[in-house]
Amino acid sequence: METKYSDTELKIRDAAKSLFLKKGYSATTTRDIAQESQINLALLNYYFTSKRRLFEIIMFETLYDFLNKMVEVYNDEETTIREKIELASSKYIDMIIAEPLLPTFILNELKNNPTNFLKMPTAKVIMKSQLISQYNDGVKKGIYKKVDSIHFITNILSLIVFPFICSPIIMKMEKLNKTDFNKMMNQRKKLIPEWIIQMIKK
Amino acid sequence: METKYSDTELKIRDAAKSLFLKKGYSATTTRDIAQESQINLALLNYYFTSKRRLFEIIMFETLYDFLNKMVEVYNDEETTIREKIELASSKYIDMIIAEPLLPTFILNELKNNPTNFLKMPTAKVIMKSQLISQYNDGVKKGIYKKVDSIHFITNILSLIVFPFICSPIIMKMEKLNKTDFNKMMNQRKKLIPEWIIQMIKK
DNA sequence: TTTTCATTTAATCATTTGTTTAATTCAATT
DNA sequence: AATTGAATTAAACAAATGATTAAATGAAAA
Repeated sequence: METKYSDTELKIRDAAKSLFLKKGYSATTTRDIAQESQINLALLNYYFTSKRRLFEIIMFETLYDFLNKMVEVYNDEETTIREKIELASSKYIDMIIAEPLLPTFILNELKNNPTNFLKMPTAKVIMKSQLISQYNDGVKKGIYKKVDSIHFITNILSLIVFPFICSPIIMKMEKLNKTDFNKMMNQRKKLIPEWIIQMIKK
Repeated sequence: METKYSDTELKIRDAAKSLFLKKGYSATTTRDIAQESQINLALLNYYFTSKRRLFEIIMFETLYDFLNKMVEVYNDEETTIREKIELASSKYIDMIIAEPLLPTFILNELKNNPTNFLKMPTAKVIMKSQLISQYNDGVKKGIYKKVDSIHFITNILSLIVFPFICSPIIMKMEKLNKTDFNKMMNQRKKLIPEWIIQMIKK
């Protein structure tokens, strides 16, 4: 058991992350965080200097964890392209079901400050991943249609992530509750790889 | 020329919409709006009672316009399924290129207050549109795979809208500027219909 | 011209909010 | 037991923010 952070520091981190994810930076007040984490207001500044700094720490960690989980799938040397997409669909959907506010949060705060993303060591790795070179090989060999790989990777992410972002709309339109919606997303674990393969095949 | 709104009222509306789209509700102050629209701070409350009310008016109008533009494509009686998807891709992509902050704004504020969406008369119409029944017919006839139509409509929207939402990431990864990115999106106008048709074909 | 009413303005109010201060508690060290 | 330094607390501060007020302006109606 690591004791990297003190108990109170952890409590602040957790509360802050939860609130920032739910309401975003501006709508979250330091008093919100203090109350949620059951600590004295001054301790926030004692441990993290300022609200902005606290946010940036949370933001960095969240982004870092997220990107790491993303990339590890793409870089497996053993698996085929299909297996990678299957793994990605399955893992990402599980990941986002566990923390459904993550995508909107990341995309939002990245819109305000895209530089944060560049700082991430893993960010640039995606386009140089095993998955991309496997796809490009397929294109060269004439197995796949000649379409730029950025579309390929964008499509995978779109089909996986976007439904979560517009889940309120989907749920309203189809009169689904959260469980129903998650079922729908679990169906997509198998559907998305099929779709993607069909999309790139000649 | 309609004179529905006074000059100042219009100035406030425009500034407010621009700022709300860019920074969201909480990060936009009434003084921001006053400055941007070059009006006296008190006029905001004089015309719109409160910041919250101003926001809700803007939100409603924006959502209303957006959904209307969406639905009109889906309900054309004359066109084939393929033509509808071509039209949707082309029109939506043009629409979002013209106002790129729209999707994130709508999805964001809908997350906070999904009820707004239900109030829209057009919202429920989508799932009963011509496009959906054409798709369901195709499934019955055995031309298309048997997959629930919610996936079909979700996929179309995902492939069109999501790239805009994560445009900062795409641009960083591929070192694109805004013009390059828009070129990429214009390519997708032709690609998306192909992809979608391939996805549903047996 | 005078009156009337909507519009606009500068100033102010009452909260909220991020942050700091100074005092207190607590645990470990001497 | 006394000391030290970190952790915690209540209180307060200064700036920001949404909203209001009362006076001033201007244009149309009488």
